[in-house]
Amino acid sequence: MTTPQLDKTYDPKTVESRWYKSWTERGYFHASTTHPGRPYSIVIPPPNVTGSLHVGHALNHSLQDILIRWRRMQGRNTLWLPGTDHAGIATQNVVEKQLMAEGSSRESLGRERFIERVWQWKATSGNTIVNQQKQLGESCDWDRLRFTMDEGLSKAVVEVFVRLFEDALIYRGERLINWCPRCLTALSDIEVEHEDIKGKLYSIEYALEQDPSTKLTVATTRPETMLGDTAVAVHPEDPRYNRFIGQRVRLPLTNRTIPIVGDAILVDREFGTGAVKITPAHDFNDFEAGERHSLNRIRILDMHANILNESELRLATKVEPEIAIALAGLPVQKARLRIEQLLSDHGALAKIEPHKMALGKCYRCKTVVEPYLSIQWFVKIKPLAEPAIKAVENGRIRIIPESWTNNYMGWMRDIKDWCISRQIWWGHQIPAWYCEPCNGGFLRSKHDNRPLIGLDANPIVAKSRPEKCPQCGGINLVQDPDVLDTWFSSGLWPFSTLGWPEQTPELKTYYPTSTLVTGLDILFFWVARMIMLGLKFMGDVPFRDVYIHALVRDAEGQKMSKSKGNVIDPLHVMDQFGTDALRFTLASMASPGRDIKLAEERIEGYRNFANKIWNAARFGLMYLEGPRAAKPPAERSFPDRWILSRLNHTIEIVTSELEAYRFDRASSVLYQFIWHEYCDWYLELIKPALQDPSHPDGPGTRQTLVETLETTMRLLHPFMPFITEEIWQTIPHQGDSIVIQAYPAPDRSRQASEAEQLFTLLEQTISLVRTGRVLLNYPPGQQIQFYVLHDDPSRQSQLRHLQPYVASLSRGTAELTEPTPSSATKLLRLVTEGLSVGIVVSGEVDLKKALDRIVKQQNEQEKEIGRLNGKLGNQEFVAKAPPEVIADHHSRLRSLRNDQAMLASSERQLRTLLGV
RNA sequence: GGGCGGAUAGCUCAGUUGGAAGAGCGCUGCCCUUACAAGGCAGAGGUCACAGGUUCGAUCCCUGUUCCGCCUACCA
Repeated sequence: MTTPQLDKTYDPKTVESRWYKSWTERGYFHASTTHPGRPYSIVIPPPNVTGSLHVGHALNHSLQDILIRWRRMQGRNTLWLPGTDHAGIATQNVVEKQLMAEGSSRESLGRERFIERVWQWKATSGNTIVNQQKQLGESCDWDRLRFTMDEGLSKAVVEVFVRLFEDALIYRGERLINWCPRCLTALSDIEVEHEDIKGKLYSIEYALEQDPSTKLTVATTRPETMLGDTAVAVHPEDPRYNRFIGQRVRLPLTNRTIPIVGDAILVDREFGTGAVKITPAHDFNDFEAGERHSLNRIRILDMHANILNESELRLATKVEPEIAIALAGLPVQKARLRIEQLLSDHGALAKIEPHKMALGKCYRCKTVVEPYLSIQWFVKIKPLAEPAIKAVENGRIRIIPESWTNNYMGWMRDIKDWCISRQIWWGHQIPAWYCEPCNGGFLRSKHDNRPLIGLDANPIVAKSRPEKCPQCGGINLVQDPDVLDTWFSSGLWPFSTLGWPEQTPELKTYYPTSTLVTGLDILFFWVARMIMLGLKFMGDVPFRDVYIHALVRDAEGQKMSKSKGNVIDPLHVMDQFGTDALRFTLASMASPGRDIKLAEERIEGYRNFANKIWNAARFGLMYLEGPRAAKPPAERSFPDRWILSRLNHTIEIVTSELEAYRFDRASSVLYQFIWHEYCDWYLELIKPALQDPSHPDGPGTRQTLVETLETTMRLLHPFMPFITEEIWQTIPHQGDSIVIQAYPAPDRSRQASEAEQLFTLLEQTISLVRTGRVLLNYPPGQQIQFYVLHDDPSRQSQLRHLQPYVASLSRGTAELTEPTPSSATKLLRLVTEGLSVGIVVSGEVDLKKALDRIVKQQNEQEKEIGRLNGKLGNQEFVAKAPPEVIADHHSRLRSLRNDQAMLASSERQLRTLLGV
């Protein structure tokens, strides 16, 4: 038999690509509906097709791969369905930027050619992330790769839209929506990010029409919108103002008067002046107040968030001509300053105070969003939300960690209608058509030539373009130019990817999926919508468990971002430390409810772990020659019984932690077992048995060595797929690949509590001998002589049995007979358990000398500490020295004190030993 | 404004029916011992944020305070 050779250090690069190729070629990741196992399925949160793998993906995907590989090994019928998201606005922005660099633009290309261009882009660059996922070792069923704009998925989108429309759950309406003036599209409420800023609160005086000497002072953070005011509101029970209700005020800078209305909902008497201007076209509250009081909506901003041009502005607001000239076309920010000046010039500005406020920004381009009055499509959400709340309440869906359940509930109970139309080109175009003649023809947008379809137009919603108008039979049908929110299609992901609306075997087998693994940031965007739409269209929840993991931040806890330059690139890390190291790091840090602060040193640490495993395998292979005897565990040697018992324990814990989604604890148990039990103790304990060809334990131990290593590789495989496969293939094994082997299951016959107890005694003893060795400064390589005693006679006989192990692990010789303490023999006593270890001090070790050295060292440190204390106590020095010098002194002082404490403890022990 | 989470070793974090404070990294000392120096052994280091309360006993349970995150919200 020839022993296979492994290199001294583990080189991930050569190993990883080789095995991944082999796995996919042999189709291990492909799911079959005819597989006999109980289904276990996960759909991947589809990354943006524009994306490349960042560390957040790496975490998300590593955890899913651990679950999938684990369940696959358990014999389940596993499917991990991969795919990408067309990411409407994000993708459109990417391609638009490209066009801009070429001196072209979306508008000059036109809609059709632009969309072609995006598809072209997708064909060339859209696979980047998929290839990176493979590098991470993800065991996805790549044969089932889906894209949200695939034919099948688009069919599902249309089906859902039409059915929701038929159920009157989709409607078209003119509403105030969040508008991004850069992307030129509507956004849903959750696509707006809020940021606290320091703004100003302006108090403006509006004069009463009938009595101009009486002023009503209103407070606002947005004075520029005052031109669009159509009323002023006061609280109906406010004695300061309620007598004015029904009267009118003159709107400064204009030739308009507006009514004073009473509104208890809008007005908080305590805030500001107690009077509020109402601008229904530019503020969400005011919009609703406008509805209540049947007020006009005067729009003063265009789609770019600039003030209207002069003639439009004059027409809409009746503003003074010179004011119109001064303001026309200005961006809001500039308009605000301008208005401030104008109001002040006209004596209408009472005061300006600083004021904290939240500013809404577009989640894609960070542009400040504007409330904007426009016609959009909405999903009536309450009827969908109710079953989705129940599903979590009654436990059909479990959110892990549970603490997020409240968040989910709160949001779902308070949910608002979902604006689903977007004024962009890349996405699923809304399946609604309008007969142009029946609607009297449409104007076209000057900006991008889209038809401007009024609210009174009658949409024909259908799965495909209608042949002709059902009303007039005409064929001049215009499709609604808007596309659907990206999250509309991803909301169908768990069933659209399985073939819905067709009743496919996949749908039957894998829906509902088992677990959804996702970050918190898309709980509302995505998870909530999947639950609502899954319940509506499949009649069942889309998944049983939702595991929510944390955000990955940098070592300082900052959000990683390209502009900050603190991004850890997983590809770079994989290249440097190996994929397994990265995966294990992420798993080990996935504690629930806490963000992950990732530093490269951590990954380096687990790279070392991989190397440790590698060398343990090398060690095993070195000593494999010779017979192996597969005796029952109970008949094996003490170290064998012990390690098998520990292995069994580890299997139990890893399995139960995985069931609880505690990836961190599962990793830590594996780490602990492999490094500190298997390597540090077991391999050391069995060296004598392996190195002596005639040792009676040889055959049994060789068997245990292989058995334990092989089982451990299977246990670890979901976490570190590459190194485990490489090692597993090299050691004796049965089967083609570790990927499809059974996951280790606990086995009671391996439990050996007597061996574990014995081990504890052994560990204590060896630890004592080693401590004594260091304390006495025994010369390296020199054998140490010792004897061990125990007050308890039964323990004493156990110790007799352990003597050879103690001797071997502490490079010493053991006295088996009762020692006769001579002047050269000293005793260290362990207080607990009555255990004592005696060390025979040989001539070359001079205890007095050791003590002298310690005392000398201590004195020098004492002086150094004194010096530093003096310096730091010196006010002049502290005042003059740069902070880093002071900090350095402090840290030096701290470390000196640590050393001091350590030396003192050594000194104490030595003095006891010497009896001085 | 409301809600949630966190505060434990120098750093990052574990720590569930309350019962003698743990890991990794870093640090100190010794050691290139035949698997591994990406290693081994030994060690130092803690008022478990603060103040009360319950208890024989609190890092853990309760109340309050401070600081830090996150989510959410229309206070103009």
